[in-house]
Amino acid sequence: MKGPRGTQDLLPGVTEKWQYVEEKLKGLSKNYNYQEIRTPIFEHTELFQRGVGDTTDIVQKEMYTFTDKGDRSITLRPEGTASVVRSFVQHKLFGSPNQPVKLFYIGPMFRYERPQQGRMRQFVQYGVEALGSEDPAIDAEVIALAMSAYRELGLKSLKLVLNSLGDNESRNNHRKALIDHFSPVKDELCSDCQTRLEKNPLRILDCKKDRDHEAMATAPSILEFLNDYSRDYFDQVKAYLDAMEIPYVIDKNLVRGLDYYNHTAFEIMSDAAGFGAITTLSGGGRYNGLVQELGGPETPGIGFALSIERLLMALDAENIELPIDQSLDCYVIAFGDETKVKAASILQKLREAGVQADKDYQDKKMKAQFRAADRLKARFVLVLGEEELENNIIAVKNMETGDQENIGLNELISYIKGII
RNA sequence: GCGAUCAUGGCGAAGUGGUUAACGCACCGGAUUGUGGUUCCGGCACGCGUGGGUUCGAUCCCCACUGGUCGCCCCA
Repeated sequence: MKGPRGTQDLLPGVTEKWQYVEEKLKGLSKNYNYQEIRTPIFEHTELFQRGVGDTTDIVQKEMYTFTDKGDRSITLRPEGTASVVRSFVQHKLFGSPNQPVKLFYIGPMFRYERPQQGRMRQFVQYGVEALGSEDPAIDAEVIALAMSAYRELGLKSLKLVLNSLGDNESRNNHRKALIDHFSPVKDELCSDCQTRLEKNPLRILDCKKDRDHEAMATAPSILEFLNDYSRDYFDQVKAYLDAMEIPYVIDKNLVRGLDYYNHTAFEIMSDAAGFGAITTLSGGGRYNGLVQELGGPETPGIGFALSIERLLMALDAENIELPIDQSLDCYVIAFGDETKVKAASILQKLREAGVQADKDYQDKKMKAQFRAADRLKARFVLVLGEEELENNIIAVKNMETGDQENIGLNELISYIKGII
C-alpha cells in the first residue's frame, strides 16, 4: 500500500522541523496581533466557485470535489481565504468591536495537480487575513509579516514582487483596453487566452505560451490605467514599505491566479540557486469585493498565504539548520532481574518530575543499551545493577564527559533536576 | 490534463531470461564477566512496486495499474 498520489507522510525527524516552523509562525502572528481561526477542510463547492472565481485554474481543473451521501457537492478546500471570509460573514465578525479583524490559519489545502517537488495534492498553508480596513498601512503590514516569516528563520535569498491591480473602475478601463488590444490578434493567441479574452483578459498577461507574442510587449499595463485613488493607494503602500525598509520590485504583469484580487498584489519568490522550477514561496493581495460576494456587508480585506513545504525547501536550499534539540535527558539502564521493577519506578518518578527519560524494552545486553542511549543522545545514563540496588544507590554517568558517580536513590530526582 | 523517466533488503545502490540476487550504510551478535561513540570478526532479501501475459523457466521481455522524479500548464 502506498499513500495517494501527491500526499506525504511526515515522519519523526521531519515533524520536529514542522513543529518548529509552526511555532515560529504562531509566535509571529501573535507579534502582529493576528488570532487563529480554524475552519473546516471541506466546504460547499459553491463557496470556491463564487469566492475563488469560475475562470481560475483552481476552480476549473484543480478542485477535489465529490458528492456526499446527502447529495451535496463538497470540495476539499484549495485555499484558505474563501473559508475565512465565509466564516467571517457567517459569524458576523464584521460586528466585532476590534476592527480590522485580524486572523491567521494554518492547515492542509488540496489541489488536484500533477505532483512534483514543492507541489503536493495535499499541502499546508499558513496565511493571514485582515478584514475591515482599507488603509495602505495594513497592506504593508501584511507584506511585512510575510517577509518576517522567512527572515526570522534565516532566509536571505528572497524577492518581493509587487503590483497593483487597481480598483473596479481602473480594472474595467484596463480590461476594455486589453480587449481592444488583443482582439485584432485573437486568432494568434493560444486557446486558453482566446477564452481569457472574453472572461478575464487580465490573465492573458501571465500566459507563458503567448509570452513572446509581439502584442504582449505592447499590451496596456494596468499601471497606466490606475485612477487617482488607485495610484495614490499604491504609492502609499510603497511608501510604507520603504519606511519599513522592505525592498521590492514592481512587476506590472503580476496578476495572481485568483479572481478576487484588486489593488495590492504580491508574491515572494526564492532566489536561491538550484531551487527548481517552482520559485514562488507565497502570495497574497487585497480583495475588497469578496466579503460582499459571499453575502456580507461591503468590507475590504487583504491577506496572504505561504506553503510550509516550500518554506522548508527554501531552508534546505540555503542550507539553514533549524535549532532543534534532539537530546534526551536520561536513559535508565537496568540489568539483573531484581532491578527491573525498581528501574521502572525510578523512570516513572523522573518523568513525573518533568525529566525526559526512557529505558530499554528489547531485553538488550548492557552494551547494547549503552549504544541505544548514545543513539538517543542521552545526556545522562543511570545504571542500576544488583550492586547499586543493594546499596540503595544508582550510578549516574555523564555521557559527554564520561564521568560517573554514585547517587543515593532517595536524592536522585533532586540531583538530576539540578544537573539537567 | 500532456510529455519523459524511474520503482531491487530499514536506507543508498550493482546485476542477469535459468543453480547461493554484489557492495556500502544502518541494525544485531561476538572480540571486552557490568558501561557508549573507534577497530576487527560474523549475521542480516523463500525476495527484486502490484496484477496479468510471453516462455520449459522471469527480478531481468510485453501490457495494465499504483507511486516517485523531471518538464509543460499553473500556482502555495
